Amino acid sequence: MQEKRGLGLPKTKENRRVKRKDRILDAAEALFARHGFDGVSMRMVAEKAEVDLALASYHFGSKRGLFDAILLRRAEVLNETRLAALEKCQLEAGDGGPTIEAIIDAYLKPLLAHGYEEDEGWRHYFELVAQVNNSPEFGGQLMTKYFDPMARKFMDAFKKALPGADPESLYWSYHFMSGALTLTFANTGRIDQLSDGLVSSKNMVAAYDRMVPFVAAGFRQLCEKE
Amino acid sequence: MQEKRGLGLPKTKENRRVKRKDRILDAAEALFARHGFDGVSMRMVAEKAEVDLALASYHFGSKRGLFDAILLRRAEVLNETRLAALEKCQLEAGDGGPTIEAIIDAYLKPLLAHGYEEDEGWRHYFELVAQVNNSPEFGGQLMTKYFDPMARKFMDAFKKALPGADPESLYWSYHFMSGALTLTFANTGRIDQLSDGLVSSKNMVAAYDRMVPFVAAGFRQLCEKE
DNA sequence: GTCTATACGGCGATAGAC
DNA sequence: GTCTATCGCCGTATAGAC
Repeated sequence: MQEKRGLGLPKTKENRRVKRKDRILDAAEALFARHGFDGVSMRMVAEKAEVDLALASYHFGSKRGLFDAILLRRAEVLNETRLAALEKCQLEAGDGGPTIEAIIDAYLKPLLAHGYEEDEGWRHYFELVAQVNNSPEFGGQLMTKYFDPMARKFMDAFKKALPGADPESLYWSYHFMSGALTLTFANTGRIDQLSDGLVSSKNMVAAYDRMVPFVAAGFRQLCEKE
Repeated sequence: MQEKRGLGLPKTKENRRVKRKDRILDAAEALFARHGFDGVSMRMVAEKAEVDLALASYHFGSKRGLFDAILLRRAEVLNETRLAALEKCQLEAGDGGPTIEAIIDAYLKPLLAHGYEEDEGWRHYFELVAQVNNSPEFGGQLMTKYFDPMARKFMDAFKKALPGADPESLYWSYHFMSGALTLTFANTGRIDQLSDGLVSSKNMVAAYDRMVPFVAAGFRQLCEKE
């Protein structure tokens, strides 16, 4: 049974537990993650959030405003968590500085925090970021806006850990890592099909365990002075 | 000046040089590459191709039919070129089989063939594939349909080159390579901004030169029995 | 904050003339 | 193969009542 809402109607536990504005964000996040910006209409969002059509425009100004709010909401959390992990491994490493593996770990592990396995919100968010990252229309602008200040701190750490490395190789290495990471979290199910079900794209822990050594070896090969 | 077309109108050199059906494919490829499937309308396609609105539906049945035709057109060429490169390096290698580097090279180098630098059609195509690859809606289905038979032959080659490797690690390694590759060819301009202009995302030769050793080192680290 | 109603244009697809 | 014309639906956004 679909619950009724409206002026003067009883505020159910469900309606009070998650506020309408957040319900809109969650519903839109799930829809944008699957269909992309242009594949989603405000009507779809309103229906999924069980909220009136006009409400999303009221809260976020426009469809694009809603999209940006979704990207920003979790970017702030993710950036803080990553930078905290970076600082922690830098403190623990002391004078020599952290290893490549430790830096990559600080970059990747936060994606599995925040209850990735349990919280579909974060899973939707990473699917969305995968699409934004690979979009010629949005990728350059939005990834820069939401993630570059964090990414630059990681680039500094990589530079210190790989003294004398060709800077261009460092940036390409970071880019390859970003591509591998976002496709892995894009959750397209393609690896399941290619492997005839041997590998599950849902098993992010298995992917993470392999991504750290894979990427670290790439960085070393390309950037390490022997 | 916009040239007139129509029944009985003079067939200009331009109109004969590229047939209308191909003009539709080229125009739609460019638009889908930038805006994605849902970000493009049949009206935009018709205008860019300078053909009538009804013509795209006539030739391809529907918008989705046009989209699939675009993916198929160059997938056939790319798959053939990649498989020819794979067979060539296998023949040259003899009994021991090719190295990881040679296999990866056979996978990556064909993207730079077909006149990548000169032919914007191929550049658009790779931008489109990057988005499809990372789409939860289309990625699993379409990448499997258009690229898996080719990909499975490469997986076989990797298995032979890395005897005793954990199969799951092999598939994840392939997946990381695919993510790094498609983001690199997505042409979002993000690496330009992150590097303050030091690195150009247009310089695909520089990217290719680094992607082969980066990915090969990852494969070895993860899959090589010492 | 929320809802009703609606403006106004763009959408994919097709029927039928030529 | 190509073009004209059109159908019916859906898109975003907003004005104004409550």
